[in-house]
Amino acid sequence: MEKQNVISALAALAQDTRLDVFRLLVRAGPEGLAAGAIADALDLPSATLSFHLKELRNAGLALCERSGRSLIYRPDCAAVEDILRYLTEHCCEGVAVKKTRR
Amino acid sequence: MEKQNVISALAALAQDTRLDVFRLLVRAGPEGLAAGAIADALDLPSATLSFHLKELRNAGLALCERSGRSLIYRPDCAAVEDILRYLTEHCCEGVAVKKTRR
DNA sequence: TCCATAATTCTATATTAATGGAAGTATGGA
DNA sequence: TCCATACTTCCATTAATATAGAATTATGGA
Repeated sequence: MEKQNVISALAALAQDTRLDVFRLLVRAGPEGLAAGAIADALDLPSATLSFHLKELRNAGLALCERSGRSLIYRPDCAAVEDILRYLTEHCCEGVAVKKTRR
Repeated sequence: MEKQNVISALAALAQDTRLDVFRLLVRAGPEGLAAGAIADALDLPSATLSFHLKELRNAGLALCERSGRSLIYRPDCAAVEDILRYLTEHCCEGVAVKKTRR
C-alpha cells in the first residue's frame, strides 16, 4: 500500500465520530448498514454523517451500494489489514504483534 | 488502550512529515536521534520539526531525553503495538494480520 | 404524476492543524 | 562571564476539517 493511502486511512480513523461509524460497520459485518441506520444508532444529523461516510469511502475504508431508497455501507476490512501491514513493516522494526497475548 | 489515545496516535501518524519523522526514528532504533539530526535528514526548519516532535510525544509515540546540548528522540514501539492491537480487535472483526503473507 | 422517504451536496461558520521566522531557554566550552 | 550551539516556544498566517441547516437528487409507491 502506498504511503499516501495509508495516511488517508489513518486520518479517516483518527476522528472520534468516524471511528465510531467504522466500528459500527465492522460489527454489522458484511451485510452492512443503511446510512439512516447509522445515523439513528449514533444520533448524527444526516449531513454530518454523510460527510464522514464520504471520508471513509475516499480513504478506501468503506464501500456502498444502493438498495432501493437506502445506501448500504460496508467496511472494507482489507484496507485495515493494509494499514496493519504498513505499520508493522515500517513503524515497528518489523516486529509483528502477537495474536492475543497480553 | 483507550479510544482517545488511539485516536491521538493515529492522528499523529496521519501526517506526511510526522510519518517520515517517526519512520526515521524507528529505523534509527533504540539509540535514537538528536532533533538536529532529524532536521538535517528531512530538511525541515527547526520550529516545524519541533512542532511535529511535540505532537509525536503528546501522542505517546516518541520519548526524548537530553544528552548535553542535544535532545535525543526515540520511538515508542509499544505505542504502535497498542494501535495495532486496537485496530485488530475493534476494526477488523478480530482477524489478525498474518505475519508476512501477501 | 405526486408525494414521502433516504440520502447527498451546497453553503456558511467555527474549530483545529501546519508552517516557519523571531525570540527565548538550556548546555558546554573558552 | 561570554559566546556558540541545540533546541523549544511564541506568534501570525494560511490551510484543512468538522458541523449542520437548507436545498437538491434518486427511488418507490399511491
